[in-house]
Amino acid sequence: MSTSALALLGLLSIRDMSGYELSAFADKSLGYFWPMHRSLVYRELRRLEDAGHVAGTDVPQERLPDKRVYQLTDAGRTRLQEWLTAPGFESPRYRNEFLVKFFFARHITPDRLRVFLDDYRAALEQDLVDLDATVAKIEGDPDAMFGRLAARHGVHTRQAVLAWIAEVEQALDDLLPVVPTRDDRR
Amino acid sequence: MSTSALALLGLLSIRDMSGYELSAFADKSLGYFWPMHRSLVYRELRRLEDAGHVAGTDVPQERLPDKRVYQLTDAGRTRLQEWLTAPGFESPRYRNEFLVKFFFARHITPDRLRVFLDDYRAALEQDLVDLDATVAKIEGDPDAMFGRLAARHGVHTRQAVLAWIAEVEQALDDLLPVVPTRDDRR
DNA sequence: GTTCCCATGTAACCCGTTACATGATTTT
DNA sequence: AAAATCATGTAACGGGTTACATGGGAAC
Repeated sequence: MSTSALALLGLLSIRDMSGYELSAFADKSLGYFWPMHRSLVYRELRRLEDAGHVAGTDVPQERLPDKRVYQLTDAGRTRLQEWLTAPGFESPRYRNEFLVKFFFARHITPDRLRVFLDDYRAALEQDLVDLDATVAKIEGDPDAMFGRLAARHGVHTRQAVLAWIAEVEQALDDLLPVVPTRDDRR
Repeated sequence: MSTSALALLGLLSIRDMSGYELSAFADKSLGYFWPMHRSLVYRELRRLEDAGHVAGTDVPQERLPDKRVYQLTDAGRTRLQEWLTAPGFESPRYRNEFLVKFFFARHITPDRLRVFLDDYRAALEQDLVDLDATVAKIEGDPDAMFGRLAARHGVHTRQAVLAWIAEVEQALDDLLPVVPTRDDRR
């Protein structure tokens, strides 16, 4: 049983939702550390229903396509509980194409590398804006404590990478001092 | 063309290698931010050869299975260069099952949660040991500067997560002060 | 009044993972 | 002498991504 499926059980333990709602909800909560495409959500829901971990009910809607709303079954709740209390966890999966390019940076000109670093920093700063907004929105809600702390995880790591960028730029400066161009002096 | 394939071109720009060697080399270099299973390496090498980006030569060996050693072709070197100089990069993919469980921690007892945090910390500390060893081994080698800095990326993020754990434990202490048990007082 | 966005989903592809194979060498 | 490790790979499965479909409402 995949982590994505178990994550869906977790979300359904909060409230009943349709696939679309689950996907949207996941985007704004688990999205930073467990992204799930809508397609995956739908497929896993089908499987979870086949396995009896969730029960779906078709709900007709006016002006909107009919939807299928899912709720946890007792079996599903039990399975969720098993997973959460079982010790251990898979080691984090991390893939960073930026770092792969960076690793081979001797094939890149220094100025291009600095642009890469700037782009990377910009992406991180955007992440931080989003994460801070998430944290702020649930500040003070005691029910959301773990969600807020999970977002704080993202904040910590992004800030660490910003510090890393500074370290890299320092190393580059030491190696290849920036010579002022005519434009810079103007 | 997948990032893994391009990463292999990058590794082959260092020196000619067989699939097995590439896999071992990748494990100790790109492994922290772009893991590649051996199987994947072999399949991508086949494709790269079909596409003319690498050329393979069978090398018979005594007491060891024959191997196929690959070298970059001109086309491959060009493709690598294109990739490295093209602006932009895919956004980092991050999946952390620990955080998913943590997100649903209201279903876990506080003591179990503390065990989870301890396990997470232990894994991070092991990462740091490995990363520090990597950094130390190539310290001072100017050719390995980017590799060293990439490893430093890992160091920064792991340390940030350790700081996060401390923040979480503080939050838990504030919420549910640990009551000393008979054993603790003994 | 086109064009974009919302709300709902299905289908196909492919990268990444896990399992399988094999014979020599080293370790217990 | 059995078991683990090394050095080389192939094959199959499945989770995750991308592409496709649809019809109403909102925006420009």
